[in-house]
Amino acid sequence: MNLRELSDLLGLSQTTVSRALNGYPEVREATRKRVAEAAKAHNYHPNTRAKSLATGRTMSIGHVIPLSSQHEMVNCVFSDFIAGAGESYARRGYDMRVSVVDDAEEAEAYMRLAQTGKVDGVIVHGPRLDDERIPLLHNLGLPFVVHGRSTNCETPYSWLDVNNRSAFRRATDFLLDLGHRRFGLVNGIEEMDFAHRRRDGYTSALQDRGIVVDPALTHAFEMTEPFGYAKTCEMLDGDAPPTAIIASSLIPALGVRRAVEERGLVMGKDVSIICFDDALSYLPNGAGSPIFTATRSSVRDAGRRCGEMLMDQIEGQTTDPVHELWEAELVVGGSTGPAPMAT
Amino acid sequence: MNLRELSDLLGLSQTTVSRALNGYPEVREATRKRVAEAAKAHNYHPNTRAKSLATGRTMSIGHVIPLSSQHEMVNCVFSDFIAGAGESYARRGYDMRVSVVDDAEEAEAYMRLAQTGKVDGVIVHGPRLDDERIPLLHNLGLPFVVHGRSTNCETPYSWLDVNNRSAFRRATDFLLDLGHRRFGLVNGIEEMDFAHRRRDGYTSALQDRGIVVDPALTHAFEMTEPFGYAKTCEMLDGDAPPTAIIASSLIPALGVRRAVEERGLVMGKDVSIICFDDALSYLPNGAGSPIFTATRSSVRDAGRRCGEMLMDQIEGQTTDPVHELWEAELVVGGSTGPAPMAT
DNA sequence: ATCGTTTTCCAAAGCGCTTTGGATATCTGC
DNA sequence: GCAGATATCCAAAGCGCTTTGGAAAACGAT
Repeated sequence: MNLRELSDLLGLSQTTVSRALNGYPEVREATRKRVAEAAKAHNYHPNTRAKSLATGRTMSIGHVIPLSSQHEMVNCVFSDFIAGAGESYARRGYDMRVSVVDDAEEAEAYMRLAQTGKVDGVIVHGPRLDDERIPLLHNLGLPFVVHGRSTNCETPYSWLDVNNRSAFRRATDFLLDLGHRRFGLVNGIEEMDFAHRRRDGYTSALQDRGIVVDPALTHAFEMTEPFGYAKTCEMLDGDAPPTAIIASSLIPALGVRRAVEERGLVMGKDVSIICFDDALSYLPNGAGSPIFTATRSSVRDAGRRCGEMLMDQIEGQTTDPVHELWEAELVVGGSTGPAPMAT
Repeated sequence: MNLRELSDLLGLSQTTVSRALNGYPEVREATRKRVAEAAKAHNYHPNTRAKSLATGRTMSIGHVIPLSSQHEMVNCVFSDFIAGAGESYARRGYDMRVSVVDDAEEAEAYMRLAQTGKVDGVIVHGPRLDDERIPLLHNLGLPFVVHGRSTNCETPYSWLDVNNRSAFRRATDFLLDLGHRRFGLVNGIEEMDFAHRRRDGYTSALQDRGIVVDPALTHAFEMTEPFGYAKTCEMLDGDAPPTAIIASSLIPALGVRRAVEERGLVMGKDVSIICFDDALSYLPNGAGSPIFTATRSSVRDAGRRCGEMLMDQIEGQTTDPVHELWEAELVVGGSTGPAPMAT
C-alpha cells in the first residue's frame, strides 16, 4: 500500500492525503479523520526511502566507529553510550546508523556520510588532542556533537564532556588526605583527550602538595583487565610500591585488584584503589554499596544528552555551539582507606 | 554535484554516466574512464537517498535492541557482536541501522522496519524459547538471520548458534572428572534460549552420573557481577556449599571470584570456577594464560558470520535456510582444580 | 447579489537516481 | 557495398513521497 493507492481508494489527491497524515492545517478535520482511519485500516506507512528523498532528511544519526587492531573503541563504554543515545533518538523518531571502518579510513567515512546524505548529523566519539575530525566536519557542514572535548582544537563545536581533570584531581586529593604519598596511575591512552585531562588532574594535585610524579608508576594503555593487572604487578613488585592506585575505569581496576589480592594484600588497607566509574548498566560497581571508591558519571546519560543536543542542532532549535561540562561525583566504597604505616 | 550536473559537464546523458560508474557493459572503455576521472575530479558521490529509492535497496541491516528496565540487552556481548557484524557490512558496502525500542514495542519495530523499507534485512538478537519474532519476520518477508536459536519454533529460519548445551555439558563433565560432586550454577535468564540450553547441558551431565540437581544451587538472572557475587555468597554461606561453580559469562564469574576470595577461599583449590567466555576484546580472560577455565567462542566472529549469512540471503545467493552450529572450545585456566577432600 | 477572504482540495513539478526501450553508429561476413 | 549483428549512447519513465502554485468552493461583509 503506497500513497497513490491510498489516495485513489479515498477519492482524494495524494497531496491531501499526505497533508492529512502529516498534520498540515489546510485539510478539513473530517477528511483528516477519514484519511487517518483508512491509513490505519490498510496499514499504510510511508516509504522511508521516498520520504527522505523528498524531504532531504534521513531521520538518522551517524556513529562511525574506527576498528583498529590497537585501540578498542567498540567497547563496553561505547555500547552504553549508544543505548542512551538510541533512547533519545527513538523518542523523536530518529534512529542510528553505525558504520564500522578501518581507522585509516575514518576521515573518508565522515566525508562519505556527508556527501551521500546518509545521515542528518553525527556524534564524534573518543576525541583526541587536536582532533582532525572536528575541523573536517565543520567544513563539511554536517551537524555534529562531540562526546568529550579536543584540547588545542580552535574550530568552534558543540560538546558534552565530563570534567575529567577535576575528577582525577579530587580522587588524588582524597587519597592524599588519607595520608597516601606514593601513587600509581593506570591511565587510558593519553592521545585520547579524556586520558590526557585525567593525567593533568592527577599530576596537578600531586604537584600542589609538592609530590614528584614517579614515571615508573604512571602507565597509559588500553583499558583492559590484563593491562591493569600487569602494570599493578610491576608496580607492587618494584622497589617502592605505591600505597594507592588510580585506574581509568572499572575494568582495569578489576585487574588492579586481582594483582593486589594475588599478593596477599588487602584492598582498602594495604593498597587503596580509586577508579573512574562510567556507571555501566551491566558492570555496576557493586549493588548497594560500591566495591570501588570511584568518580562516577553515567555514560548512558551522556549518550542521552548528546543525542538530544544533536537533534536540537539538526532541527535548528539551536544555532551556536553548545557546551556541557558535567562534574563526576565521588562515591566512597570499600577500596580506599588510610595509608598504611611506613615500612 | 549531482548526476545531472556531472553528465551535463561531460556532455553525456545521465544514463551513460550512471552506467559507466556502475560498471555496466554497454559503455565504451574510453568513456568509462573519462567519466570515472570526472567523477573523482569533482568529488561526485551518488546520493544515497535517491539511489535507494530507485533501486529499492537500502544497503543497510537493522538491529533492534529492546531496552527494558529488566534485562540489559545492550551489553558488552552485544557491542562485540556488532563490531564483528559491522566489519562484514563494511566490506560489502552495507552499514547498520540500530533502533533502540521499549521492549513492549519490539514486534511493532520489526513491522515498521519492513513496511517502511528502512532496511534490507535484520539480525535477531537474543532469541527466547518459542520466539514470536521469527514467525513475524517470516510473514513479513523480511530477510533475517537469528543469532542463536529458538527451541519450539517451527518456522524455518537461518541461524548461527554456539552449541551451548554441549559447552555446558563438557564444562560439567570436566569438573566431574576432577572429582567435584556439589555444583552451583549461575545461569543467565532461562527464558533466553541460550541459557535454557546451557541449563540442559548442565543437568544432563549431572543426571548421567546419577547426581541430583540441587535447586538451592541453581540460579538464573541477569549476567552481572553483583548477581554472581550475591548468589555465590548465598551458596557458600549455605548448609552444603558447592565445590564448583559454573557461570554463564565472565562478568558474573568475576562476582563469583570476589565472593570466593572474600571468604578466604582460594579459587581453583577450595572452589573451582568455569564460565562461558565470549572472548570479548576488551574483557579478555587474561593475557596469555587464561584466568578462568572456560568454554570459549568468539561472539565477534559470530557477528561477522551472521552478517555474511544475512547479506548472502539478501543478495539471493542463498535461498534455503542456513544453519551453523559452532562448538565452543574448552580452555583450561587457573580457576579449576581437583575437588577438595570432603570436610 | 457581489466582491474579497478563507477554506479545502488538486495537478504537476520536483528530489536524484536507475532502467527500459529505442536510436544511431560501427562492425561483420559475404 | 549491403543486410544483419553489435557496440554505444540517449530520452523518458519510473521509484513514492513532499510541496508549490493555483483552482474551486464556501463563507462574510457590504
